[in-house]
Amino acid sequence: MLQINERSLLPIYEQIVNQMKELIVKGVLREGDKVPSVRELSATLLINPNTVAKSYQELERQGVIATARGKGTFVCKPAASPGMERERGEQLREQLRRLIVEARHLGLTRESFAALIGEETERYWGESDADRSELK
Amino acid sequence: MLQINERSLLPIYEQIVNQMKELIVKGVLREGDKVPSVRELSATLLINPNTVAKSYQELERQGVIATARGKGTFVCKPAASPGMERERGEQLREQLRRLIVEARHLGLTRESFAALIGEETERYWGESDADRSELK
DNA sequence: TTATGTGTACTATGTTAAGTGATACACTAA
DNA sequence: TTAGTGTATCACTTAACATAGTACACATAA
Repeated sequence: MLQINERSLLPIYEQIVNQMKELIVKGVLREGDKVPSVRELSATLLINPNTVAKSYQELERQGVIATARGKGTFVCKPAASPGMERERGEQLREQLRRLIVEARHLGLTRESFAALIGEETERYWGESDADRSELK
Repeated sequence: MLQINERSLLPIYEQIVNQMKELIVKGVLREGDKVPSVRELSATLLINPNTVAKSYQELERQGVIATARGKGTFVCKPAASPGMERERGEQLREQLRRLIVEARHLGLTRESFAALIGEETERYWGESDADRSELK
């Protein structure tokens, strides 16, 4: 379900956060689904339970999942807190600007950049309901 | 010309790299222009010369600037090395994917996302020749 | 009740990267 | 020579990251 790249520059807990959000966007994980427990996921990925816990806490902070003591952790309905949305909206804009700067330095034309956007947008917005075979 | 945010999560040297590339894309810095010396910029920004040197070395690695001992550092013509382009092209795609995942988690529709792209693209591709008043 | 599986909290430790500070070297141009 | 470049190399501090071990609080089922 998840895969950790030891050689990545990204911290493990961030890799988990990113991949979990990607699975949700792809429809592999849906609202109300239970995600693996801290101990289970740590055993699967061969990492420390504390690292998994840190990932879940970050995901909960972002309003992506909700935890219930003794029960488990579950995917939330997409309802970001109002204050959070503004903050992350600005981050999104900033990320986009850096993306454009990179694209220009790579020599992309405005047209080829638009084509790239179109490709990837289609992948993530086109087929909202992916097959859930990855659930194991 | 440049501005460092001490509280940013980004390392100082990366902030310099990003902002320098942004100035070039905006046309404030152009091919052949001399950029501030390591010691001068470190004095202006109140940071260590080593940190500035690290930024310049990274920018040179990316083919953005060229350094000449005893002379100074200058903006290159946009000619990325062939191997570099493929590597960074993949990074660009990966950044774009994460951007889209973020956008969906923020609740953006496909239309509002496209609008955001359009806005920012216009800012960086629209007016290629910005006024150079920032040069001081 | 007991047993098990949840998330959480805490302390401690080792590794790595980032940044600083100081010094020295090599090159260029006036 | 003198001054201004980029570069190199130390040592040091700080913070982030991941790990390890232990313990606590809660929910559920036997």
